[in-house]
Amino acid sequence: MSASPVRRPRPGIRDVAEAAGVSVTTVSHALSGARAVHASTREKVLRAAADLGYVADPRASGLRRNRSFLVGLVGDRMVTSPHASRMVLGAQEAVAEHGSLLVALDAEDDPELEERQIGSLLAHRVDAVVYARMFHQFVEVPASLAALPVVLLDASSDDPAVPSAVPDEQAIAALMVGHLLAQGHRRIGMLTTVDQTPAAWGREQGYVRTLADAGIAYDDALLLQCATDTVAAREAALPWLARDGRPTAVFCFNDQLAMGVYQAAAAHGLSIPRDLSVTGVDDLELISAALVPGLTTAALPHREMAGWAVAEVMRMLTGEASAPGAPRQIALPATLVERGSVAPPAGQ
Amino acid sequence: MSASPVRRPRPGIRDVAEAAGVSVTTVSHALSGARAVHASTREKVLRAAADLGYVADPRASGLRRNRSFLVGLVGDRMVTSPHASRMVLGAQEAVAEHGSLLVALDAEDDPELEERQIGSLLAHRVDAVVYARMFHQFVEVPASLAALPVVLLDASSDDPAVPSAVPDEQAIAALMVGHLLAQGHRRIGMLTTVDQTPAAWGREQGYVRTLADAGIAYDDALLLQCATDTVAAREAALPWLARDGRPTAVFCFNDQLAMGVYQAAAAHGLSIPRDLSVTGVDDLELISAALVPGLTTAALPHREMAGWAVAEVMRMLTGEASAPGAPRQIALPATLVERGSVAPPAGQ
DNA sequence: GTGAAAGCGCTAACAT
DNA sequence: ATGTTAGCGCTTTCAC
Repeated sequence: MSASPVRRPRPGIRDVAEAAGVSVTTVSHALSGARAVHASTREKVLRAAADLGYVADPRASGLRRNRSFLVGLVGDRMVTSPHASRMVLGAQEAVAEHGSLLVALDAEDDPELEERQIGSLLAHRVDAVVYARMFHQFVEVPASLAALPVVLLDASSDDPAVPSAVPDEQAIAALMVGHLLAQGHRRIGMLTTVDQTPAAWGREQGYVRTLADAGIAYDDALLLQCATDTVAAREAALPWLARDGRPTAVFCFNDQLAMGVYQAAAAHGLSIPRDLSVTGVDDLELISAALVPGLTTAALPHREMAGWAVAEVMRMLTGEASAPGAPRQIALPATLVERGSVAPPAGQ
Repeated sequence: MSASPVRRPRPGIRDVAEAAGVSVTTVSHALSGARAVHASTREKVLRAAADLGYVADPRASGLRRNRSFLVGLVGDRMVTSPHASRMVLGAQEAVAEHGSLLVALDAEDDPELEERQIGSLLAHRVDAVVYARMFHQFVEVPASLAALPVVLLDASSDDPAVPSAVPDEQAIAALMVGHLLAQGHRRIGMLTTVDQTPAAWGREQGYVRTLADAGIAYDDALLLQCATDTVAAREAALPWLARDGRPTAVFCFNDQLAMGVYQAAAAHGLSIPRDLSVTGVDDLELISAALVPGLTTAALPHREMAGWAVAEVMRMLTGEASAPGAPRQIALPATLVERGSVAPPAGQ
């Protein structure tokens, strides 16, 4: 009664050829479109292939065409960082569209491990590599990757020949600070990181410029730096929020720092958003949706950045020219995610 | 002056053979150990291979041996979930030890996407698959994976023939409740999830049993359920912590729920750990290290589970027998991570 | 202990 | 428009 338990080997191109009554060459071309095939023949081939559930063996095809249909994604904390997830998803999706497979490796912040992983990717003859960082920063492409198409993700290189996809840091600041301005805030503080990265520079610059554009003079006392974790943010914000001319709203570098500001505000009996408006960046739901009230923040275009990076690296691989004048470096905009941490200032 | 810019093609086995003055057959055997090779010959071959930086092309070798040197890791939220990261790392590491490459795919909780991804893995002829869930739960192995060695990770099957690696849920409860008991607590509550999964059952059962073993009668009012997010935990804990016979310590199902308990405690002016001790499970540093005080929690053996799963699936692949009597299903213990959220009860 | 040659499943000349 | 065949880079008979 039951189906035969025999494990049938996967059908090969010969099985399809036989079933369709043509040569393997014709099957190959009918499926790849590499040369013209009579419509009726193609029809037969496609049907036979579908019936048999034929899928070309990438090892054989790759051996011949010198491809692996594998795209590597290497990064410092590609998997462990919450920021990473959407990048991996975006890359995964884009790679799948090309019929390839994404191999995402997490180097855990260990340069030696990273070098070994690049070695694995090379050993497996990956077609291309997307080289990512968890926070927008400057990097050099490892020499070991010199032979492959490489695109940077959430990272910039001083070599303009290396394509890269990053968030538009200035626009992030403009988005969040603009949102606070629109609510009527004038004393808007920024809690930023001490890290010297394009992410920090860009957001700080955007903060200053957006205020200036609104006719608000820069006030040194409203820009505060701390290490990039919640504990440091809380400690930095504690005295800051106790001062007389304290800000009525704080634009935080990221959600983790915003959480520290929540804690400091609570310690002072300040109610968010009544007494203090707070914004984050990143939209880590584990934090932004869990805080009370929910944190208004910016969702970074991680998914889109990764999609673009993969598309670009595939263009390099296939030698296909990008649209004339298309930039090789792209800065994508973030999206405002409103929850409940922003309201007009108390005085209004 | 500078090195030639010519892109030298990767050396093949013939290059090694030529350099070593032997046949390709001998090179192959010297490198694989598949048959005896004179020591001095092997020496020559190894040196030549190393000099040339030769690494066998997995496509060619795999084509011949019907392997791909690819191991798939599929899961509902393999990348997006913070729980996942350590599993991916453990799997990555273990797979690398076998000279293979881990292909981790995130199905984003979408069964259709998952099926497509399994299709990709099959198309690329992965050697084996680790099928994972983010929370320990029951699953059926997808029929599409029937032809491959499959091991479950953080999931159980009713089919005892399918090997699986899970956390020891009862032991987690024993660890955390035992820790609270050791501090002198007697009225220990549990805030658990409404989800019906082995993770929930096991921890609840472990909670009840550990209390019973300590001679404490089960009190229905001390076991509270809510949805698995911080907001729900806060709302559930709010009235619970206002009651007269409120617990002096709460064992939470995970860190997210613990965060909700922190919020509810703060709303009631209860100080942690002075008025209330709290423990979590998962050790999501984004939360556990960020809360004030730091959250005492359990680190799940994700990394070890993944390592075991990969080792097991490779054993299946190579047909190597596991140690006689070695279990095909394994439950690994968690580790206590002490921060600052536990202290003796106030009355002490 | 070593080598020659067939063949893994495809693709792409080179036929016709 | 279609077919024959060489060969991608390995592993593994088979022969010595």
